[in-house]
Amino acid sequence: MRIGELARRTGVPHRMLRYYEEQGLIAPRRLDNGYREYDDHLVKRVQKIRGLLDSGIPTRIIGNILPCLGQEIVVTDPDPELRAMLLEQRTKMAERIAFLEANHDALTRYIAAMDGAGDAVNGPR
DNA sequence: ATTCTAACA
DNA sequence: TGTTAGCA
Repeated sequence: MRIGELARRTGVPHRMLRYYEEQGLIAPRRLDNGYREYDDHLVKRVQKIRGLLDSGIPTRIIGNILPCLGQEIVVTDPDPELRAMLLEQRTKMAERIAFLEANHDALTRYIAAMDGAGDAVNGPR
């Protein structure tokens, strides 16, 4: 498929798909006319990239761990620097999870308050 | 119509 | 990221 279809199927703007390519995250083949040709399996790959990006992980690190995603993680050369970066990213991720949970709880309480508010005056909805 | 590269905001 | 320009 070409970039337009991949963009539709992944929800990622074609502008970003070209950017991922610049960052070495995906490597589509080229047609004779120079158009990028993406294999079907790249759909999942792009979705994984998006997930990582949405988790706040920089493309530079994604490039290193992407090949392991969803597969048996077999590391032959344990890179201490990469390990340190992943440790840092995991910490940041934990912080964001905590932040989201706090807001999730806040919404839960607010919604509960909304559901109870009308009962006394206007009756249940 | 769709994609391509490059570049600017 | 969005958008624009000039091609193919």
